[in-house]
Amino acid sequence: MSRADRHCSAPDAAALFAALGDETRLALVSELSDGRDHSIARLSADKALSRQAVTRHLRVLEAAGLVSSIRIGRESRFRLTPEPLGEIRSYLDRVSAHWDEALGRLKLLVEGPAGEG
Amino acid sequence: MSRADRHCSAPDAAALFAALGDETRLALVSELSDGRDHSIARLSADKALSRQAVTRHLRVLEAAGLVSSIRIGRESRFRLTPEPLGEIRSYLDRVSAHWDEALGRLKLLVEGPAGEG
DNA sequence: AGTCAACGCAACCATATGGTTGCGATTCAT
DNA sequence: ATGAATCGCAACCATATGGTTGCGTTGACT
Repeated sequence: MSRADRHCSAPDAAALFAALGDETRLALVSELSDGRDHSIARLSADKALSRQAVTRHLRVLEAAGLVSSIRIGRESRFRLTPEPLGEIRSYLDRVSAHWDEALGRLKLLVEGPAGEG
Repeated sequence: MSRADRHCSAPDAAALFAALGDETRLALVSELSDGRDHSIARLSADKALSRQAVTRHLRVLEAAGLVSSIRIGRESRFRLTPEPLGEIRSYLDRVSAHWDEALGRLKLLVEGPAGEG
């Protein structure tokens, strides 16, 4: 078993970005952002794709931990698991913060440490 | 010319996520988050990949608008263009906000509109 | 002028990805 | 019990992706 197919999330940043790096999956995330759970049939109803294609995308999101699924009767219902989104955001924050302070230091260097005008 | 290969960024959210959905490219972004520009030789020095592989990854980041490059003498120097990161963040914020308020409404429904308890 | 460093281009290869279709199984409703 | 809805599995296909190597070009240094 590779560490990626456990039932709980694999909070690898690159994997999360990759899971979101697809128009269809991004659309699915948007649809699921209403907090409720939706069946596969429902989620694939308004798309030009086949049900199987949508199913695959949902499984990709699930493997990334962005979504969870349960079987209810004859349908599989998916709901958003928004915690990994925070993971992504914190990564972006780290990069941006590093960039900002680095830029600050560079600016100081350019303007001269003595601060002459 | 497809709208993706203009010199300025193509702020397609899915494309941005896809560009970041790779360990190597994420590492490159981290290295470039120091605000300076780095040559290809420098960026590929500490990696197990070939220079050409790193070059490709940099071009992917550039096509997504996350990075810009200029030719200086005999080397190509890349620097981070962090604006698209804000684009991504705003997308995540929208999804999270939608999820939060939807969850709030659902909770109200469950607890009852009259607020008994 | 000669040499080395850094790079771009192109060919090539293996695998991952995104899509389809067919089919069988389970579940719900009549 | 029959039938339709919903889904999972598997086969199959085309293309994208990530990687390598070889080679030619340009720029810097002596």
